[in-house]
Amino acid sequence: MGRGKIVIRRIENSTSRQVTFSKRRNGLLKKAKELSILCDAEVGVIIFSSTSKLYNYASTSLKSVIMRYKKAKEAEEDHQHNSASEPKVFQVQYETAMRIQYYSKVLNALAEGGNSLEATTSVPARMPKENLLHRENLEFYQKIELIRKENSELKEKVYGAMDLNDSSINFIAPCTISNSYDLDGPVSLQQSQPQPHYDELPEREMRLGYLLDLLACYIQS
Amino acid sequence: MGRGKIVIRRIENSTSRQVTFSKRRNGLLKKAKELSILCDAEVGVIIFSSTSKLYNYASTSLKSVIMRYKKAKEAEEDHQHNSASEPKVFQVQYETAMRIQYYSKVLNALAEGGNSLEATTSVPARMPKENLLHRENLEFYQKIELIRKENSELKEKVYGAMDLNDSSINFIAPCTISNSYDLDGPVSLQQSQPQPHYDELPEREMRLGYLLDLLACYIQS
DNA sequence: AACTATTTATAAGA
DNA sequence: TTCTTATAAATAGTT
Repeated sequence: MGRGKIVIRRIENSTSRQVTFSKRRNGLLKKAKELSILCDAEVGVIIFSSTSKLYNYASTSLKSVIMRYKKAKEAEEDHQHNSASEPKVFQVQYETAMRIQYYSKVLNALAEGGNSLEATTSVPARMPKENLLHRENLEFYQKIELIRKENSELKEKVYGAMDLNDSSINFIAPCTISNSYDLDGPVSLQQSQPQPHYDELPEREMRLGYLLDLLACYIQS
Repeated sequence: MGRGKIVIRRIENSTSRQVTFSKRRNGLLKKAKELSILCDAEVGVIIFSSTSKLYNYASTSLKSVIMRYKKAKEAEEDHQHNSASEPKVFQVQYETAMRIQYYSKVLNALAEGGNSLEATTSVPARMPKENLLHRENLEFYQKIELIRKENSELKEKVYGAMDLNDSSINFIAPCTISNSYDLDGPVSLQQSQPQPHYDELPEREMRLGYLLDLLACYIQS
């Protein structure tokens, strides 16, 4: 598709090879993107130029694509050899990539003013109901409770009187962050805080902002 | 390049999506092969159909391409690490809406396979370098440290001996979550953990996944 | 699966 | 390099 027909063999002229590489590389990446969008496929492309420069594209992320590829390969081999089961990690990574795609849509909807998620199409396969932060906070809290009790008991021994309400230290309420989102986590360990109201939104917005930053840091790392 | 022009968006009709997938998949693989031959490049393409069927091409072998990709990525990251030195900016007041818009783009780029953020246009005016979770964790940790000290002192009084390394309670490392993303937070209060490596990614991915869930819950609340 | 009318990619030239 | 443009190639819609 050009001024003249060419045969597919290594271009000997270094300059025109370089030029052709640049053009066709862009073409390939574009086609890969189009394929993934048009056909709802997960696509990954990795290109090393003859000078070893890396170019790549992935509809989700290359990590995800590579993981999924390895998983598929393993499954294939497993099928042939009927051997051991593959680690779960690939699956997790794949699902994460899917969810990135999903939340991308969610955020888009949000950014464009829709506050319902109906607009977005496909929901990720699994919507985990628990999350690490929450669990971490819970563990944190439980350990604090332990040491706090211990502390009180020690104080009792030392000062001879139990002072329940002392605590020069005011604990931050545990799970403060999860309070507003944990819809169906484990049974709450303590006093529940009121659901956020409309006039409390700035606080919520701020937290959302921080969350987004966190996310960005993750993505950039 | 067909009877009519099309827009690049998911083909809703399942049958024609399938047909287009078949045609364009072949086209992509052919182009990949041509590029590698014409320009002496190492090329790898991985495609998963919407029904999760795997198609792939590699000028050498996918194993080789993936290895080379990982190596190149590692080298790239090392290079960045050596030259990174960003200014610290702590920002409490900012525009959540703007960042939602921004991260929407970031996520979109991610979802559509750009794994560089360059693809996205406008960076939010201010990119906060610290975040609430992190601060919360820090505060948490500081308070724990306080009560822990108090506890030790009390124990000393009670049992007559200071035991620094006792603690039947093993604290979770503070900022465990921020460890992998907090690039320039406050000076770490304790032992730093190693940066995640490529083969440790599942952990990171998992956390990212949880983060996304958290985010979704926020958005839905 | 074929068949084209068109669009798209790109080889060569500027 | 980047832009033009004639032409080859890919492919959308049709059969």
